[in-house]
Amino acid sequence: MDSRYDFREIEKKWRAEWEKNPINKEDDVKPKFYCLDMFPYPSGTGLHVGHWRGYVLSDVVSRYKVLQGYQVLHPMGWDAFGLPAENFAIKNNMHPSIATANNIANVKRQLHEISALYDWDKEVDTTDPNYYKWTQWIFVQMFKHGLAYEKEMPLNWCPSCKCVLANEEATNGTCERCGATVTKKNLRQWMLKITAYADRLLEDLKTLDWSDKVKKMQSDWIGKSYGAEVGFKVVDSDLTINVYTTRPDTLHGCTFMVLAPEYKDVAALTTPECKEAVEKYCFEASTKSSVDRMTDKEKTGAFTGSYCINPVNGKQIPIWVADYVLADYGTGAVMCVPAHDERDFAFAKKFDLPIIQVILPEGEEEKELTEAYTGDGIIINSGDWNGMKAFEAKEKVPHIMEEKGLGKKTVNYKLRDWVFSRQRYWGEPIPIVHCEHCGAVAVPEDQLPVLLPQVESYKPTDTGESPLAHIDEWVNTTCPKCGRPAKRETNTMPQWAGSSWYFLRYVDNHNDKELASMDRLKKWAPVDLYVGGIEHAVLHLLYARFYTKFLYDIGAVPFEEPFQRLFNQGMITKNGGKMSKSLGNVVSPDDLVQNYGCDSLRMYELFVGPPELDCDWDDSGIDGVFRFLNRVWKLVYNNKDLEIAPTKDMEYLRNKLIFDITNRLEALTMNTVVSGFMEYTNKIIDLSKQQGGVDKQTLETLVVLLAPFAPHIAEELWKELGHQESVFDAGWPEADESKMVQDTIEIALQVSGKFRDTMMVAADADKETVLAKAKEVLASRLEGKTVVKEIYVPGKIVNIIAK
RNA sequence: GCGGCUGUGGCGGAACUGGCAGACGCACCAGACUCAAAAUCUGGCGGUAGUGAUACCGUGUGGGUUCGAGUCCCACCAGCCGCACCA
Repeated sequence: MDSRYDFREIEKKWRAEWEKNPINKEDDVKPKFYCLDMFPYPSGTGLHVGHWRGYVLSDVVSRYKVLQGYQVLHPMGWDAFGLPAENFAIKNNMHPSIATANNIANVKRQLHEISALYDWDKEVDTTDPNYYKWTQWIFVQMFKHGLAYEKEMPLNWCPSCKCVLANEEATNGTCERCGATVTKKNLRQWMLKITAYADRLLEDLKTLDWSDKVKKMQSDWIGKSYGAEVGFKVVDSDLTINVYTTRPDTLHGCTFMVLAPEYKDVAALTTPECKEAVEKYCFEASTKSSVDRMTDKEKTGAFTGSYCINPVNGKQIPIWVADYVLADYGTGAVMCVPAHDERDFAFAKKFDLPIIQVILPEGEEEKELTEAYTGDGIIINSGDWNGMKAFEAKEKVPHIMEEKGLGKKTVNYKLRDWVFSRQRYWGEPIPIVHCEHCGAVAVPEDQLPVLLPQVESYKPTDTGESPLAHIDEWVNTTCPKCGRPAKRETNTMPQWAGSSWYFLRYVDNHNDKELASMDRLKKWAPVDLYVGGIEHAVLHLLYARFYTKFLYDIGAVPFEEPFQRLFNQGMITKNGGKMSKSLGNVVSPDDLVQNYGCDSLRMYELFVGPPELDCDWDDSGIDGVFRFLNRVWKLVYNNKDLEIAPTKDMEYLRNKLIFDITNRLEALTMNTVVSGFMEYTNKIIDLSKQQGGVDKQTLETLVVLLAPFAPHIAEELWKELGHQESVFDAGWPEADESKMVQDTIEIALQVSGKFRDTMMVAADADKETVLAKAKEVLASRLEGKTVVKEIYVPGKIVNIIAK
């Protein structure tokens, strides 16, 4: 090799070499480390520099772990079912599997250019029948355990994707995938009872090494609240209305009741005089879009003509219907305390209903309220509850109610069951057969997978019927239970199905007896570090946790939480916008690899900014990293044959380098790792000029530390330094802290808090000596003043307060 | 509306538990090398005043705590993100 840094030659050479002799092999003597990237959807656009950011980060950690002596599992695969492939197929009249295969080939080529440690033997593809066999198997287990069930109800329907959406996919009333406004449609759908796991999904968040942000997003989404259920008897009727409230302390202030328009007893509760108005109101509410219903703050409603009795004071209160009450949260009925709830206050003002204050802020007089008061205070106007502290009463009242048989303590969740079927072609068929006599029957496990049939038209319909429904020879089958004619379920699973458990399959991807063997799972899983974008915080990450907990419960996996540590890398934008084909602002890594090399791009991806924050892409900065690698090349190349003993100063730099790089790498503050490399390399070069060269140990340390980041150049320089084996066999160096102390240190000098000068002192100098020297240095500034106070922070600063 | 994050030169960003703000890099300027250019190397690079050493100002705004604040506390402003009538 010549003295020029020929990255093309070097990278080509080592990529080929590593493919022949992988640097990371399974070796059970070593501890394990499972480092996982969120697997990509193999899109036609390919990968952009934003994808690389996460992949490079996880690869750096993987290589670091190899150097530390771990056996590392760092796999890659394809989340390949889903709408884009299907839409592409419809447009180009080709089968989605072909488009998918093409895209996988292209993305795989790009991934090779990162030179990540991926072990391609472990590859998984969610559209492979050998894979989705187990996606279906899990569904069958859920069905058998009563966690998969059918239900007809109004669902979020995306008119553009032409399929139903899960609640998690329809936040803000828009489709998570395409942004279209979601409408409601009454359909029979398969549901997964994720709510059965609500409490565990919430509680176990505490055990995870995830960012507070994602944990909070999940716990808010699960939305646990504590309160009471209270029964209100309806006047002149056998009916009782149960309400859920988190503020039972305000019960005496309840002056009316509101039901959701969909509440089951609305018709029965409506008097003949009010019938017309209530029916009209309920009809209007049903046609209102879910967005309007969520965002219209202006209150509307209708009086049913009926009254019920407040159980704590016997007062009769009117029953209204209003669409600000949600049918599927709590009981669908709300006790209204206008004095202490903003929504109830607005409603009472609008319809002129009585407002009774029952909580008085401490130290205030009772006066007419201009807005609802929701804080703590003293209870008033509440019979024998008077004088209690409101927030204490909140805890006590449910027990009082329970003793009197008027209600009970209860909890509620915002989380809803998961709408699991989709009316599209390119997904896993739901392995269920509908039989007139036996109902819904699971396809026997030995008949899995239920293969996705070839179909002439993949086109979705507007009716909520799956394209599969038209393939009679596929739909018509026999009931596995009774053998009579039956029909297959024609809906497919959502794209989340395959991604909810893929991390389990990597550890044992060729297993045809089980989704993964217990031994392999125990060896590798759970994932030690999971790297991906934050956009899946309440989607994939919640679903995967749910799946894992279920599989744990049925004894299929030996742990409850799939991802111990989660790292969410920030998005890379271009000119402030998300990179997308339609905006034409996609920056492909391909040209950059061509012009600067993989190593430069890897380091630049990390250098652009703090990895957890979004950042805007700018090509020009890569020059700096490229120049740095050239400097390293030259430094090592020019000094490798010199016989120089390590000097004290160089030993200091070398050990500080190890110390800083290791700490920053552990903290995943990768941008500061790169700047640290530059800083120390500059210092080493300067020192080398002063002392006429660099010792070999320092060069070797630099090269080994650099290996996870710029593996090709490191491997090449390692060879140049005379080693036969790979740099990844070198072991990660440890800093010798005894070498990191200096004889003399620089102290900053302040006069009255203002920085004035610096001075060098012996590192072990005592306070008196330092202060005496400081006053000497600052003599001219202290002239004519009296010293009031002297402060010395050892090793850092002297501050002399003088007047 | 509620909750969270962020705010530092022309730009991306450093600054660990309060202790020399602007590390490192980009861009820019000057010099060396060169017939010339590129590459490379050397130096400069927050603002204002001054020939100058130097002085004063400076981390979104206003206040506070402290010998000392980018860092801690209070109030506010701006931007981004999440949730959004969850009783």
